[in-house]
Order: sequence, then structure tokens, then C-alpha cells
Amino acid sequence: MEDETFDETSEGSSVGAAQRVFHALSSAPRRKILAYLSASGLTAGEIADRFNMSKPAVSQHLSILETAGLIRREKQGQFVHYSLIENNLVNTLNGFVQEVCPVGRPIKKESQARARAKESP
Amino acid sequence: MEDETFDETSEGSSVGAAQRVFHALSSAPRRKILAYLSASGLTAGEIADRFNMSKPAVSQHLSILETAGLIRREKQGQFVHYSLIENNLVNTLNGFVQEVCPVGRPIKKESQARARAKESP
DNA sequence: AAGGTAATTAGGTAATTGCTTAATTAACGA
DNA sequence: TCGTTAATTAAGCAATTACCTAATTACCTT
Repeated sequence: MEDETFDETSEGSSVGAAQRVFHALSSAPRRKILAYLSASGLTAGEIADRFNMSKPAVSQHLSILETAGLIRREKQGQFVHYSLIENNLVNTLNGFVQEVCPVGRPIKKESQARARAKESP
Repeated sequence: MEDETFDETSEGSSVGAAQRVFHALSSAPRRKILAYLSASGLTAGEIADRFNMSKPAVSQHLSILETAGLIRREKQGQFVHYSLIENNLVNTLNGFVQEVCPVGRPIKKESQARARAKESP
């Protein structure tokens, strides 16, 4: 059993990757940050400017997203540049859906339906 | 703009569907419940038996999952039968991934890869 | 109607979250 | 080297969460 997705109730080890990802996604500001980064990489300051929230607060959100493996941090001079790592998000969510809705059926169909809807409006 | 996914920062109305789903998923016990229900419907008691947690605690988790539209509650005599609603989960997660990783590309590919992996081991 | 079981609601508490402001670290430019 | 800007770390606080036990509601059986 190479599960890991649901075993994080057991107190044995640290928090588990899936738990980190789902926790990261449970916050509206953090999802909003992901959405911003999906368009282009941004510095911490540029991200903070888009929120009614102190810079340190945004910085914490960024660190949670980074720990979850959803974004990447790159120091460039005095700026810190953040960008999206799509893979972990897609793998985790998809893995979970596969677990809960056995076989790829539902999400594949939905995904295709949505793709069609976007192509032909 | 019929977004709604990221607008829940605005204090206008109540909590927003996506927020409820993501919050519901941020808890390991709740994800575990969904996994149990993916195999078959269960009564509240049968679910509680699978956890080292009081019945009322499990009941709360069930109510959060129900409010998020992820599970369905059906009273059958003195028992309460719970079962999965796949649609909301799939729609929300997929919608979010579409938002963050534009066009259906990544999750569709991943989904297919995983489906293949399960079919031919 | 009485007693038993299933489940939820109510009330309380310790731990965690999500922010704030102040202090610190690091890099740039004159 | 000094002042400025970018970003994080630190410290503190109000509000929320996640659980518990006790009480309640609903239904079934006799």
C-alpha cells in the first residue's frame, strides 16, 4: 500500500504532502495567488500589492504555498521572484480524485467538456 | 465575469461554494471519509467506528462535507445513511485546475496516464 | 408507554490560524 | 559608507478550529 493520501491521521511522521497541498488550497488568498501566478511570475511585492493585507501576511501565504510545492522561490538581486509549479497541484488533485472517484471516468469527461466549452463559446 | 472561485475575499456575501469545498478537503479525516464513501454508502455510526474519535466529532465532519455538497444525507429509520456526490468534487477541483493551469492540457494528460497505469500494471 | 439504540446539538476548552506592527536581513545606488 | 527599498522573521493578539463530554431528539421494539 503506497497510499500516503489518507494515512496522515497516523501520528507517526510529519505532515504528508497531500495534506500540505490541501491545506494550502483551503485559503482563498492563497488560491488567488496561484491564479495570479498562473498568468506570469511575480515578485513578492507585486503579489502583495494585489491584496488588502500587510506584506508579512502575504509573505506567510507564499511560504505555505512554497512548502506545499505549489510555487517556486527565486531570489533575483533584492527581489524575490515567485512562479507556479503546475505539476504538484495537478498530480495531487488528480490523484485524490482518482482515489475518491475510481477510474479516470468523471474528471476526464468533465475536463473534456470544459475544454470544449472554452474552445467554442 | 462569472468567476466566484477567487472572489470570496470580497466581504459582500457568505462563504462561496469553492471555499466550502476546499475547506472540507483540507482535513485528513474528512478526506478519509470521502475515501470510505467512495467504496459504498455508510451510516454515520459505521463511519464513526473507523475513527479514533468521538461520534459527535465525526458527525461534525459529516456535516461539513454535506454543506460543501460532497456527500448526501438520507435518513433511513433510526439510521442516517451517507453517500458520495462525485459531481461537486470533480467540478470544483477541475474548475480550479482549469483556472490555474489554463486549457485542459495538464490534468487531462495526467488523468489519462493514471488511468492507463491502473489498467495495465 | 418504557427502555434502548442512533445520531445530533449544546457547551466548554486547548491549540491553531490569520492577521497585525516592529525589528531584522540583504541588496542596491549615490 | 550611508540611506533606501525588498523581503522576511519575530512577537503578540483576536478569532476560529477540532476535539471532548453531557444532554437531547428521533425512532424502533416490546
